[in-house]
Amino acid sequence: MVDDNSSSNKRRTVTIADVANASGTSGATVSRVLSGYEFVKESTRNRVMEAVKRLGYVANLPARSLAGGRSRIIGLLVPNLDNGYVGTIAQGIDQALASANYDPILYTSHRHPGKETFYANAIANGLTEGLLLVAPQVLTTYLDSLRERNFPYVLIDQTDATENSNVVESTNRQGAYEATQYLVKLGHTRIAFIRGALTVQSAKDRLQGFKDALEDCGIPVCEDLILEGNYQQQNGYETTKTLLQSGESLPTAIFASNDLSAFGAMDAVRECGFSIPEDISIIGFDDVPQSSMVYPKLTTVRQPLELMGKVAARMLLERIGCPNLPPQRNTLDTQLIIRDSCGPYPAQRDRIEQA
Amino acid sequence: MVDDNSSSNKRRTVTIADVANASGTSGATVSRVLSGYEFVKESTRNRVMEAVKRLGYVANLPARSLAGGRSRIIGLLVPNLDNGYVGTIAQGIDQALASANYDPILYTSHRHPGKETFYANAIANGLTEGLLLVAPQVLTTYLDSLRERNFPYVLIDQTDATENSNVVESTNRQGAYEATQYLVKLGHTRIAFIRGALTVQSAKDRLQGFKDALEDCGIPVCEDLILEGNYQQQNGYETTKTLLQSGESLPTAIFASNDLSAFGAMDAVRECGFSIPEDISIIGFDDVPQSSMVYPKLTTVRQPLELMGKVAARMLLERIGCPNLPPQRNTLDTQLIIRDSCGPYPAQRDRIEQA
DNA sequence: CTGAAAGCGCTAACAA
DNA sequence: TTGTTAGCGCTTTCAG
Repeated sequence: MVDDNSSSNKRRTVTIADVANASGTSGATVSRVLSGYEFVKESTRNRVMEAVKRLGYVANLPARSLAGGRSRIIGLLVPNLDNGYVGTIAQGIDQALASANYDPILYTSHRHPGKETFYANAIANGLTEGLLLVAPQVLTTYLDSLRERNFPYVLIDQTDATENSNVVESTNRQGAYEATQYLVKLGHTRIAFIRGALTVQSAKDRLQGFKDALEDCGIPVCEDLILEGNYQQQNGYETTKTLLQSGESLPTAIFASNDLSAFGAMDAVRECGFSIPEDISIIGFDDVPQSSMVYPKLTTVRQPLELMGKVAARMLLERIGCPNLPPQRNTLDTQLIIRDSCGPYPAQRDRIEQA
Repeated sequence: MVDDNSSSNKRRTVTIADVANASGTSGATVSRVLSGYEFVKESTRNRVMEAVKRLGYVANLPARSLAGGRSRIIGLLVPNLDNGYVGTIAQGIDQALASANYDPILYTSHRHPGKETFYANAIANGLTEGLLLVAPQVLTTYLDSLRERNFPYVLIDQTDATENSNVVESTNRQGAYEATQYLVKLGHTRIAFIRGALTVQSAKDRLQGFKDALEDCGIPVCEDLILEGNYQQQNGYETTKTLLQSGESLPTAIFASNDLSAFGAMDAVRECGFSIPEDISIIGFDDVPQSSMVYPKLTTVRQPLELMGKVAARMLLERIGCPNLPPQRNTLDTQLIIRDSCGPYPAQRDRIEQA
């Protein structure tokens, strides 16, 4: 019975009461010190801090939450994790959260087909203080519940039609406009456009930018060249393949409304025996990390993904601090990044061959 | 005073007591039903379930945790988020967790330089039921605390020297061995090796595999061709550049011990005016998603990243269920993925030119 | 099979 | 400035 180091598994974790004892104060005071309450005698504060350190006290999160304190956890709803898009945004979020000492809990939307689960996890369960929604696809119902409860949330790269949400986005229409203009300046007039699902605001805006630019350049919009898409690589591949094999008069450039589908398009173009950009130019949207790694390096419209994450997180934290701030929309600038996937039309080599 | 829909912000969330009332039972019984306790009368169970559904009851997580229930949250410690490596593993983890109805809370290790913070977040705070450590760099101290408390955790793609941890890894030595052998078969004898930090077990194992293969092929190991690295792209770039510019007799192939540094090496090789694989072959390790997207597509040793995540999560869940299972090591197979970044030496075109 | 009651560890009035 | 006292919502003995 002298030593018991073999069997005692669960050495009780040190609680606020232990600290109170060790420092000759009460739990309430310890709590005050810990939460930075102002009116605590200097000497008391010191004694408490010393005990905290000596005992290695760490607050119990569930207890704190339950009692009405901050959990310092925010929910992060993402569609998936295996592409650079989400990762880059998440990186920005994490940075902003880190400096405020918050941690994100991850909810992947692919597993929340019914609203209940997500709704449950995110709000009713009382764990998170706020929600960051990365490019959420299913909106209305969730958002209504959130707003109804005055639960802080911000949308990233997606807009709520009601204009009542906090959102961080980028100049989608403008970005698409410039990209299209760039293509036109290169001499292209037959430009295919792979759009995203029209339930997604950014997809609509990009399409609009494309059409506007064409119109402003005096090029008629050809509906046959506007391809149904869903922002997925596979879709970009298939839709492009179909187009190129259709035998109709081919486009000389393809504007994929996100990089992922642009990658798919690149594969298809090459499989059909064309080269990029000599035969067909390709331009994307997002500038995910892979864009500068594919061959040829993808010319694309850059969204400041990491920054968007950072801004969104800050915005959320701000709302958590002041629950009554009015909804705010933060639109960051896109930027055309010219790399190697677009060339002039007619292509240089044609001119040379013709000469 | 008739309607109050304008000012009542925090409509109380429905609790277990509400369900108890609505179903004419007690909180205890509701709790039993919810936790799947066997000995509850069928009719009672039905009444409770009905009330739960009707009221939209959702358990309060903090309360449940505090009272000693499961939080269904596991901590996921990752080095960062902005590369495919972590994303792919996380995707696997998320899948396995999802089917067990768990959610991951994300801890990024870059912000936990001191052990305290992480230790605090992960264990003492009472939120998580277990921990998944993706390629953790700092080990000993943490792991000791974890083990001491019998806190469930599993290491992914990193090994604990004490052999007392649960780990999921892959056949690093063997993979590197095969890759090297492949290079040798292609005719290469001057092979540079960019290694990872030797504090990382996988880095040591890969280096060992490289050396073993060379030896077995009767090729002397040239220490000058073993380059210090750290698994980062930037490092792969710099170290390769230095090597190529050193003017010494150049390698005909480079084995980067992870894909990220291989990408860096590719950049450097091209910047120095060589082409891949004609002048210099490059092989990587991991097979992150980008590997098949770069140009030329990277030949590499595939680690089943997603599977590793899945297996690790399952392993953890198992330990959470049975806290006394002995430490287990799960070593998954690597596989050589031959793509376009390696060629024969001397290169074909040389032979043709010579002919 | 079910209810009553006692906390889990913390925060937030309310006194002192 | 500090201590006392209630809970937060749930799980879990302990009695029926």
